[in-house]
Amino acid sequence: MSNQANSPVRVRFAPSPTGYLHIGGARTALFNYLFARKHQGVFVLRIEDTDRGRSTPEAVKAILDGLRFLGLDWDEGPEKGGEYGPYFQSERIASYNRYIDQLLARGRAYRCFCSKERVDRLREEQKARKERMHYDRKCRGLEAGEADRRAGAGEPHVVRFAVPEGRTVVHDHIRGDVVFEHQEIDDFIIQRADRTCIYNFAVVGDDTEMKITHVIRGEDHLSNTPKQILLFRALDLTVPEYAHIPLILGPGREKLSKRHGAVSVTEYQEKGYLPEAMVNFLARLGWSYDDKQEIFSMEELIEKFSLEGISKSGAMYDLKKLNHLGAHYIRKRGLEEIVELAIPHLVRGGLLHEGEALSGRPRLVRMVALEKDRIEHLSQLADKLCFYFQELKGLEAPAVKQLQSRPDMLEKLGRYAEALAARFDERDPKVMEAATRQFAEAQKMELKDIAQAARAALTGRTVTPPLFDVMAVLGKEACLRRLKEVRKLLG
RNA sequence: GACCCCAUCGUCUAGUCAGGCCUAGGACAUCGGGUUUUCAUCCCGGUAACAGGGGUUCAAAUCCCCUUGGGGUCACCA
Repeated sequence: MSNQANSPVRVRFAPSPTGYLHIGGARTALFNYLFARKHQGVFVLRIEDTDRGRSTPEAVKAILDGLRFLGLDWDEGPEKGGEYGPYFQSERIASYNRYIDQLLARGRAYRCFCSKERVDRLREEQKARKERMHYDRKCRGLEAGEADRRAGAGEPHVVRFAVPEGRTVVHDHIRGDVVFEHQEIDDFIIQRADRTCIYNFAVVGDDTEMKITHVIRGEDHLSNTPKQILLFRALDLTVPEYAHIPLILGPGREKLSKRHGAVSVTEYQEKGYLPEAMVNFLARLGWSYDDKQEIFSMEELIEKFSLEGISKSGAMYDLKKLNHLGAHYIRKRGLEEIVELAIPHLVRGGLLHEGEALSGRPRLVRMVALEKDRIEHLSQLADKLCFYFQELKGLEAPAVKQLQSRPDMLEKLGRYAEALAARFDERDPKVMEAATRQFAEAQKMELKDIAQAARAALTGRTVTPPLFDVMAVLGKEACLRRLKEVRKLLG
């Protein structure tokens, strides 16, 4: 394989901007980033936008935003520049025609004048005969002089690579040696009729000029690799090292697609998953360190990452696990930070208006404090906190059931409200707790019975943070009113 | 269809390269219990896997072969 042990590590993430940054791409980017940081190398971002039809500026933005959100800052690339730019493939492919000429001159590539129609027909026939679909190399035998003359005369043609006899071995850091017989490889097109070059060729040019030492990419590129190696060799260029990482699968082990729910980083970002949760989740999807550690900070990942730790088989992504990590990292963050991050979600949820957050801040902090350890992502807050902001419009079914658990429950709540009226302190939940315990004892009720009923009346739910904490934040006035008027909601 | 890759609990995986320490470990999920005003946290415990078949060997989850299953690639897309 190549001998680049002495060159500084340079890796790249090379997405094509045809949509959002999806989970799989994000993980590929992460692995590249980790590898670069681990080896004090350089992480290059290159946008492969040569498919003019499908590439969009919006997609470029989505990719950059997604990477930024995850904290995968690139050293060279869009908005950053660098020594080996430009970093948009569309701006560099023109310069690759000299490589094409070199190949032509060496007889390693040839002009093919076959029409698309003829090639299509060929393919149809081969398909009908159940043969391997190959270009028949008709133009390979053309004399170079004649080919040049016809090309010079303006006859439309493409350039094909003349695949030699033999075999190519891909030395893959994850898969070991993978052998491809050249008979299986078509004389593939490297330059289109419009003189622009094809992906497999552009990659070779780009990776060479950007001095990429390690290509870490999805396994879907494995069968492209021998073609690229062939090109590197024909051009006397250094072949980079390879690591093809397994794909991420959807439930059912099919290829992950939009049908499987949120697959773009943006969607998770909007739901309010913390970036460190996403990073930890992505990292452990197809990579492991040992049989002990599941929680990794970015710093630890950089320290502990290795290509050897990447597994060979495809990984199904599991939302449950993401949720677990999401909850973990929210608990781990500071309260003030979470409040800050939560505000946009509360605004979007209609609980706050821009600007309102400031005046109500102390109370908001108390609310978030109660929910912080109970959520997996920030947008859950909008639902969890709504009963503080809005009058109850109804009760959840279990809450109704709770209130009807005994015939005199509403009456009890009325009395409870009176008992509470005398002893309520919005700064100290213990006061309400003491009052409630006393009330329960006097009424010969279990604490939990009156507490659960009160919870239902106050919040419309049976599941909330500790009741007396909720009361303190909800406030005396609202608490008493809701306890007395819950009858109206039962209709 | 051809070529290539892959195969341990439901899921992510450790163990496989250097065969015995594996009556296969952890995490998520799930089930049960403890703490508790509900939930969450926390603690304790349970269910659950080496795809199948042949070899090699004193010994195989680990090595070899076959089968099966899954995935990827076969464009003037990237």
